[in-house]
Amino acid sequence: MKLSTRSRYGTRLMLDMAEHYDDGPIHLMKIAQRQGISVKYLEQIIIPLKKAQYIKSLRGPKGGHVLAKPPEEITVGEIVALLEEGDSLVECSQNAEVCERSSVCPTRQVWREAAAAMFAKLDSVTLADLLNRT
Amino acid sequence: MKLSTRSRYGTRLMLDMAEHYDDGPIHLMKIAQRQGISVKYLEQIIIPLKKAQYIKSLRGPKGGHVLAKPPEEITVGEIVALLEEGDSLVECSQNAEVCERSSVCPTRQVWREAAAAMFAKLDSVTLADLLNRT
DNA sequence: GCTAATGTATATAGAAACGATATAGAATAA
DNA sequence: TTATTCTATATCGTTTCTATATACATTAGC
Repeated sequence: MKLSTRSRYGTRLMLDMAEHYDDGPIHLMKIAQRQGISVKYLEQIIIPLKKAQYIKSLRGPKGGHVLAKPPEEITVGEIVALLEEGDSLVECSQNAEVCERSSVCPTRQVWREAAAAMFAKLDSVTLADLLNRT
Repeated sequence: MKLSTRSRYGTRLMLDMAEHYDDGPIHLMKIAQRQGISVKYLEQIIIPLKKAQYIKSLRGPKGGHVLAKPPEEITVGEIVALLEEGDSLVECSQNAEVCERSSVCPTRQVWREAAAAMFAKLDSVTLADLLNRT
């Protein structure tokens, strides 16, 4: 039930970009160095973030990546839900059909409530909030 | 970030035992059949639950397993924390030394808050509550 | 005491996910 | 045109997950 490095690294990636929001396009290489994460791995993690339009990219010399929205408008919950593929703790929350017991399972509801509590907290924190904390 | 089958099966195991709390020692085999889970796998999952004194067992003929406490006194949060090895979402919540950035990491605090919100919900639900819901 | 019924312990193993790296290609500013 | 940067795919070793198998220990009931 631990968070994967995908969402943890992804959040740090986004936070690093938020920190340099006004500096124009940033090289992934720079972020990788600052955060101590492999560039190659970040290149994978950034893909869904770009698809979901959280990040815009420019190729070529002077290229790089920029947040598509100001840090105030991006929550940690969004990032985690994106990179963990959904905001649930169990598969059957989203797809009831993966388990025949879904309709009568008393535990299923608890997992949904727990996930909701968790994401309510995560959704209440923006990248800007995180920056202000430091 | 999904819950493992350990905590999910473990919770169903405990709930099944709660349901038959007054029937004396229950065979794992029975629970396995009712819940559609392999006996051998349940035998593994039950070990930490016994060590943590949630379950008492009797060997030999007429043996079986019983809850060591009434269902009102066992929360889902306890079971999950036990079987997921801790009530945190990231390793560094418990052991700061696994990451040199722990002391200054702005995301670490968020993961702690999210885990706290999640377990507050899980801790508020007892096995008895779950039984009453059905 | 024996014996059958039950739980206990340990080892093994296939499958899937995780974490990371490598290679080749496409776009573009200068 | 070229150097720089992002993009797309493939690969790969490790770990964790899930499950099964085998051998052993305990004990109620005869």
